Amino acid sequence: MNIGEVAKRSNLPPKTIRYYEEIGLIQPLRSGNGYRAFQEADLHKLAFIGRARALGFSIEDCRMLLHLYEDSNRESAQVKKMARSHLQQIEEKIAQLQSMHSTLSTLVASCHGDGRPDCPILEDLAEPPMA
Amino acid sequence: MNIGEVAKRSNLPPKTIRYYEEIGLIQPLRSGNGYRAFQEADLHKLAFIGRARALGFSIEDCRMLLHLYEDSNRESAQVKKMARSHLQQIEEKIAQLQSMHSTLSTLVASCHGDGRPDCPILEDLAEPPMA
DNA sequence: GTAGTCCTTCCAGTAACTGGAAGCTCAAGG
DNA sequence: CCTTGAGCTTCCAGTTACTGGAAGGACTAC
Repeated sequence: MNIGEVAKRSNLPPKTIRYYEEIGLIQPLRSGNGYRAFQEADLHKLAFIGRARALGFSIEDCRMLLHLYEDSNRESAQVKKMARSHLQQIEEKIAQLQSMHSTLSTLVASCHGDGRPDCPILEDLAEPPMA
Repeated sequence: MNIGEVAKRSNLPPKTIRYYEEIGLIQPLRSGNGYRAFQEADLHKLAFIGRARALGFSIEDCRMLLHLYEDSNRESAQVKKMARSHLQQIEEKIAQLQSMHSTLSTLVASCHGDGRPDCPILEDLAEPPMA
């Protein structure tokens, strides 16, 4: 398989796949013409990475998860620990975004948004009322 | 005011303040010794930026907001439009994170997390069941 | 043979800082 | 006057995970 086909099948851009090789996540063989020659196993790995990335795992987490996946002596506790820690980060991020959302939507609601210059949003940024 | 005091009062690290100068968000004067000599106005700007950043606005958004703030001919509609667009991005981000959270917490719940190698999390990453 | 597509590598840029090194300035103490 | 320590300066490099683009080789079809 050439990179184009792998890209289609894994739903990852060729650039990203080359990047993943560069950082050592995959090691595809090479054909005589210098093209990368992907095996099914490479595709499988890439799909794995793609799904882990879609769940928000960092590249280094993906590397670890891949190692664990390939290690038949792994303990599922290791995986679960990673997942839980990641889950917690997601929760923190959500909380932070929700807090921003709450403040900002209040401000947006209070701004008439017409041709006049006075604007509660800017006023709040300039000096927020002490809550 | 030297940078240290401004840092304390604005609650921004000195490094960040220097960076903001480098990208042209502020233009503090200099004392004879080469130290940055901040005015109250600089501090005010930095606090403004800090609050906008805390609401998740990008640096370029902050630059624009600062311009609008200083432009007495601004139309509040411009500000509101920026805020609304940013709000929408926040909503998208939250939705994405919640989707991740949902999938991941299901997986975490299904993993016994002990010393044995079998792990539904890895299995799902390897090949997710067609929903 | 040539047009067009696919592949290669390499370099640079993105966002918003952050860490660290080398070196100057300043205030206080002896 | 000298030293010590904190605070300031600049500059360079690194972070995350790609992405864009240039220059050029390979392959396919006509």
